[in-house]
Amino acid sequence: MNLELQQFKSEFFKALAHPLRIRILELLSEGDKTVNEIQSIIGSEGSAVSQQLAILRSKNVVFGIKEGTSVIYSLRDPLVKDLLNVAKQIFDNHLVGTITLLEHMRASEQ
Amino acid sequence: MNLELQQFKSEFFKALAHPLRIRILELLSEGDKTVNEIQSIIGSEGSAVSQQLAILRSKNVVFGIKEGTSVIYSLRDPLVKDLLNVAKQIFDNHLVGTITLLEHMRASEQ
DNA sequence: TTCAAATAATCAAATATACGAATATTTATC
DNA sequence: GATAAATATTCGTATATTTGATTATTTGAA
Repeated sequence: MNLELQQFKSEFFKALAHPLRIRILELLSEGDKTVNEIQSIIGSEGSAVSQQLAILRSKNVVFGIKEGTSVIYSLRDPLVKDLLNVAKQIFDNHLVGTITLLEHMRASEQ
Repeated sequence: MNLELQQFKSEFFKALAHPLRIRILELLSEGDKTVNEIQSIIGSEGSAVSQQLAILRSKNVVFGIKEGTSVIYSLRDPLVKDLLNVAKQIFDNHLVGTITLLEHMRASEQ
């Protein structure tokens, strides 16, 4: 496997390795939004949202288009939504696995 | 969306945000392996591989089973392979997008 | 006991995060 | 044109976390 793909992947996953950035990407999965909208929905400082968007921009995960005083942000690739969904499935499987494990432990206690 | 899922996702993506750990996960996507096998294939120091496996273990991405003097590692969830594939698709789309952009720039030069 | 395989511990350097202040751009009003 | 408001970004700084290399320790087999 080539190094460029590996480098891309690690940078890409770094972009996703932060709660606020995940939240932003999930909002953008539902549709384009201004910084102001994102910050209102999330209830975060404007500069915090702007900074995280800057990181997402620099790793080519999102892009922004200026509209008057606002900037409208979009996912660069809709597959990001799919990726977040796979991660959710993994989480769900993880939960199921944990519950199953507890049940087995409980059963072997009796 | 609940905080536990968000926390899980960010921790999970942190686990993936490192080249060596990605490489390890890709090898494990192809089948279970000992630390020694992984280190031979990758050509890394044994302690480096072991350290990264410890991180993957701590975030419940992989698990190891002791077999004599060796430990055989497995993905905890095969969906990790799917996730890496989606990331590869995003990379490919990114490349296509970059090439298309260069072509447009080239075309508008003439 | 020795050896191989794996893991844990340690430490310094590098990188990321979090927060508030400062700055830049656009629009509307006078 | 000047000014204020709205929107967004960048900067500066302190703190936290991760990375990478090295060494020490543990475990199991012979």
